[in-house]
Amino acid sequence: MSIRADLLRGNTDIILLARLAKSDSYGYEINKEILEISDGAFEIKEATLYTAFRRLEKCGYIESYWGTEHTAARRRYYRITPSGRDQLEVMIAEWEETAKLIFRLIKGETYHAGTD
Amino acid sequence: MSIRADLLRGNTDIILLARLAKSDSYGYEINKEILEISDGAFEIKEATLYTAFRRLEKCGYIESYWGTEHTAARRRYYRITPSGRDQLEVMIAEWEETAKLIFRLIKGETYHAGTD
DNA sequence: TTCATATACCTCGCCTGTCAAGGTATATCA
DNA sequence: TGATATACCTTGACAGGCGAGGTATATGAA
Repeated sequence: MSIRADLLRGNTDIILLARLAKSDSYGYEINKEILEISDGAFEIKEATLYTAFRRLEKCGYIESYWGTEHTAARRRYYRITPSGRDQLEVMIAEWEETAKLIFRLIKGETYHAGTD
Repeated sequence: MSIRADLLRGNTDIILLARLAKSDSYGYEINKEILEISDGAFEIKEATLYTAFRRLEKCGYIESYWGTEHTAARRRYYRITPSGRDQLEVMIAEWEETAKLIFRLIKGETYHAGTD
């Protein structure tokens, strides 16, 4: 099942921060990873991705630097900042709250996904 | 915790359809219900609400009729259509898939909310 | 009577995130 | 020489959310 953009909207930032919390990475790689993890269901389009990087950098949640590897094309790496880690925690708590609420609203019960 | 608009974006329609699947209702009432269920964390703003009703009606997922009660202000009731029920099922499946995916992306594990 | 409040509906225009479409540049391999 | 993969970026259009503004009626208090 392919996932509608609107359902992902507002989740781009948290996904990127969560990924960068594990290790520094660059746009092209992150994009491929997400596609793979989601079995092709979800893709952050390039325009969206780079817009998000700019936004996060402007907020001070991430920093960037150019890779020095001798690769086909230069890579711009992103690093999460301490402030970004704090923000990520807030966003995760917020997301969990939201997911529970939506589930309650649409199912009238508590969410028990992952038990399948 | 108050919920950001972007996290709800794309969820307005499913929430309204799910509510109408239980019984006919009208905007003002639905809005109050949602506020209550979410403990004030989430509110579909009026402009958003009526825009959504128009959109859903245009898609043939809901129908409307004027209430005949003698109340302060007239009520416009909404009724879910068979097509709307079908669509709701699709949306719920889609939402569950999306929630699982996001959880996997941000936590690197399966979502087990509701077990707290 | 007059005014505030609650009920209940609606629209306009701005804001913001997504993304199609377009662009640049380099290394590799046929 | 050209195709393909890697890797970055920007512009403009689009769509949903929503602040601000509007309408109208019933009720109860001043």
